[in-house]
Amino acid sequence: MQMDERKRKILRAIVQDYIATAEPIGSRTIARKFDLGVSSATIRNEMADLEELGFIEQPHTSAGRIPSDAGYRYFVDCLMDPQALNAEEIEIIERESAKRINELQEVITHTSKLLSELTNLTSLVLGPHKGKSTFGKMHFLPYQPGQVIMVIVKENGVVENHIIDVGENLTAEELQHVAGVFNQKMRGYSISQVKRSLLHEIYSELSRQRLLIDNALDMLRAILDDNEEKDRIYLGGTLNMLNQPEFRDLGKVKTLFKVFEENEPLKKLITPRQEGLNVTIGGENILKEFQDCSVISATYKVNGLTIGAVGVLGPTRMDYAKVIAIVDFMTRSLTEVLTRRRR
Amino acid sequence: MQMDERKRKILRAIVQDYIATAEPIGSRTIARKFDLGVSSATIRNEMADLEELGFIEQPHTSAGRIPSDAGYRYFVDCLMDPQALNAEEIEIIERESAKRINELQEVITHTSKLLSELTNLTSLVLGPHKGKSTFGKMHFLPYQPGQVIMVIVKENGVVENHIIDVGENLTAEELQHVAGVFNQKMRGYSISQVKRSLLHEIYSELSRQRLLIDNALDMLRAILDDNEEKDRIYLGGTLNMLNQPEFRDLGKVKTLFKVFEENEPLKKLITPRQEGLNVTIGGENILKEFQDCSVISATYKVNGLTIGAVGVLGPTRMDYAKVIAIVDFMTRSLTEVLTRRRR
DNA sequence: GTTAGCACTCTACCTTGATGAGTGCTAACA
DNA sequence: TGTTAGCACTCATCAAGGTAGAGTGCTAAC
Repeated sequence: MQMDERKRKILRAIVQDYIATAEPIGSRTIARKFDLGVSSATIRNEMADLEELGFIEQPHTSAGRIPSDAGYRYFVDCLMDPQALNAEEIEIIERESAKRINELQEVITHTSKLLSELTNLTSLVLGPHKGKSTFGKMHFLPYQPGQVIMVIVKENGVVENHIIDVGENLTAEELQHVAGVFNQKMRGYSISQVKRSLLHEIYSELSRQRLLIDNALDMLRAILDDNEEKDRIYLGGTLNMLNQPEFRDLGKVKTLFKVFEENEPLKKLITPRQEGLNVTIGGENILKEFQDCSVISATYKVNGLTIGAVGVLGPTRMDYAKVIAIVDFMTRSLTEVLTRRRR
Repeated sequence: MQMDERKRKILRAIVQDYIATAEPIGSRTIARKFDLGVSSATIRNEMADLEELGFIEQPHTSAGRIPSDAGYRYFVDCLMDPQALNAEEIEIIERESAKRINELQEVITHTSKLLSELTNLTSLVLGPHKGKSTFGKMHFLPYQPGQVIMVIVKENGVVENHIIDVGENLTAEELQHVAGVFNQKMRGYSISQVKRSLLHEIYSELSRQRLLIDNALDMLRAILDDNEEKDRIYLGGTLNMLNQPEFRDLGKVKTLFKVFEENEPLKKLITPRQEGLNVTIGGENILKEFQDCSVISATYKVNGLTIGAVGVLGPTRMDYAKVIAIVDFMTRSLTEVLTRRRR
């Protein structure tokens, strides 16, 4: 059996109606609502075919049909009219991205908020890789007696500051000397690459400032450790899920929100399988908690380099055309904002 | 009508049973479960009195009784046996607080997590006041060509770093000079206190580095601005609320979680009306969203100075004795950890 | 190939009745 | 005078039964 134009029209009608109403739709209703020029009986026959093809299914014998995962997939790939954002939406996004926000984190939380507001769904933003955290440069600044501010510039440009204890009162010269040795020996190394031999060198050159070095190394271990990655994911509009009829059941809400509290699964969810825009529908998701959900995600770039991803999570029954348009526009906007910022 | 010993015993029984089961309890069940030495009929009469006194109420005619807000209040004030933590709980808290965590924020998120885990309720932690954000000291460090790292030490000891643009390539001496002037003129001032006259002084002394100064002042405005206050509140264990039978209704969950997304109401909720431990029961809460909830909160100190508060939010039907003990212990532990840290 | 008609199916919803927990009241008891 | 047993009454909950409505598949006619 093959798909023909009429079958396509009917499938499109079913998907669109179900997206709008969340109710199964029957042949009679289709005939009434959509002007297909054929009677409900004909539609009924076609629907039987569509069911055999696996594109629609019946929740129970005498309910209407709803799209299956495969039906949504066919809809997204072949039936959907690409949609443009309306003027209002474009204006909102442009107004937001016109704000010159300096902190990367703020750009990301803004993006996340905007995405969830525009789609009425949950947004996910994967912040930029911190890159391989390798040592760039270190400075010491005076703080309290017995403590100094250690400023670390990583090779990727990220700057952090931390306060560490130093035993005796060191002079500015001694501090500068210590920093100098670190800067000379460690540049370009990640903490795991710091070999014992290197440590030996540092210790032997700076035997007097043992406490300072120990504390500094401890701190470096914490800073350069790769599990900084942990807070790279940002969530927005989780409450929107509660408005979706598919989450009227408290049990589902609980499992959903439990996953929201963890980072790893969400990261998996949003990390796209390929550059550009990805649509993952229902059971295509690996996580069983999200088998009733779809994810639209896309990568964003800085200076032509893919560094992160944004996405929208919603029930399988979501307005794909619209959400895809929004996610697409947002990634472009984000790419632009970030590129401008890092000029 | 007066409370007598028997009425007190019965009220205590009702409150304790309701806390444990979340079901209304009737006279017969009380007579069976609690050995009060009188028959159910007598208890029935006493319960009629307790209802008249406003301490208990009936959800509907033939259900048992449940405590009213006033009943809980009387229980907390007069009937409750003060409870100590069990060994396991103490050990968990002590183990956690033994970890020497340097970042203040981490101490707070840890506290929040611990509180919600021990109580199975939602925890609220109000981070320390940043204090009046006044300028302490400034340093410049080299970064990229045309950019420098500006390190700001506020008078309260908080250190921040930001990258700012500087026009031409300035020498280290020039940078140091600029920082020197700032440090000399601005120490102890909040940004709103920086008068035009002071700005004039700075500009006239540093006329050559106009771009640097403009950018630095912009950044200072952002850093020292008081609305930093906004992210002072930390929430933990919000999901625990979903396990409470009183939140089996999705509508309630929605309004609750909506409030969780805002900061101001939560701050109001947790800010104690007086030093030390506070118990706010049901309708005593100002926020209508929390009229079915109680809050146990307490202030914590650093070096004898009250700087923040921790609290637990749960349904009115919560185990007051236990939660109070936990909150009390946690604030002491937190006070100790923070004092040790800032020694 | 399309359509009208019909028997059939199944859910959602309402009604009904039984059950059980709980109450208030009264009268008897110590 | 306080306590208790007994009884009639109330009300929520739950299961059983019945109905309406939406939808289907099949058949026969167009």
